[in-house]
Amino acid sequence: MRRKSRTLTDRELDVMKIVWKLDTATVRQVHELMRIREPKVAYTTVMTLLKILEEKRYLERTPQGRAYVYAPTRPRAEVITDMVKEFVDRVFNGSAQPLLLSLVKSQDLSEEDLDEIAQAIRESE
Amino acid sequence: MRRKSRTLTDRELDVMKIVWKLDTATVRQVHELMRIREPKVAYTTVMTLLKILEEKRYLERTPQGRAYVYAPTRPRAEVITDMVKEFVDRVFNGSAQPLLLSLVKSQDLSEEDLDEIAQAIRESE
DNA sequence: AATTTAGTACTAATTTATTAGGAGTGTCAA
DNA sequence: TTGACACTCCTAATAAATTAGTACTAAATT
Repeated sequence: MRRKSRTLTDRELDVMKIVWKLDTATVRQVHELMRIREPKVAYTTVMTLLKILEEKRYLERTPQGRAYVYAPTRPRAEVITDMVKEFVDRVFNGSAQPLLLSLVKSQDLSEEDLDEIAQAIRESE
Repeated sequence: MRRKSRTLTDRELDVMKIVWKLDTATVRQVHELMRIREPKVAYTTVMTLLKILEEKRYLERTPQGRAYVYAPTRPRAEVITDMVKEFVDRVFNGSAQPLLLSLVKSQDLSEEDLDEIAQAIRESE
């Protein structure tokens, strides 16, 4: 059997990105923003995703007026850090260093970007 | 409907790691190495995975003796680079810089690792 | 030669992920 | 007040991912 994903699936991440941006959001708000990129997505699909995210404890909801308002339970940066960690574990067997080297070498980074990273390194040491 | 993953799934990656390590491999060889970590995995499961990887053109096979020998069609580094790129696209909307910063800050890197990255940055500039 | 061993092809069951429909309820404006 | 609308809950269909069984064949061993 397949084990359930502990982190966010592709689709769940799409939704979370929108909620993080809005801070708190109703189904309608998420649906409307999502329709900008995917005009065909159904309202109930978004609803289902929000419900799953609530079950997974990424969101919590409170009744407000006639709708529920969903809010993230954890800050974006923290969840993303977890996702990076899982990716590093899975693909690089836990060592981040090869990934870093690969990124510095293969991705096109501006001089400012590189400076900023160099700065972060100095601060870590 | 769900769209088929263009890159490697978790399980496929497990298999590819073994084949890359062995250079070329039979079903049996992969099965045996895989059983070290997961004693319960069935021979036919490994077989199915290798077949899928052949269909996805990550492996090609040639008859050798009474078995098939599977070989990677693309070098490990190249495939991993694609996976990193896809991850960056998906999670960071395509910009590698936030990922790099997050890695430098959150993962425990040794001083040597950081030096090496700083060196790579100097070479890029 | 007969039996055990190892391999392949075909098939399939289960779980997760993704998407959405339908029934029912309450609200608000014309 | 009644129809349009928005929302919730429950249900379900489809596809992909994961795992493995069955049947058959060929080779090797006794």
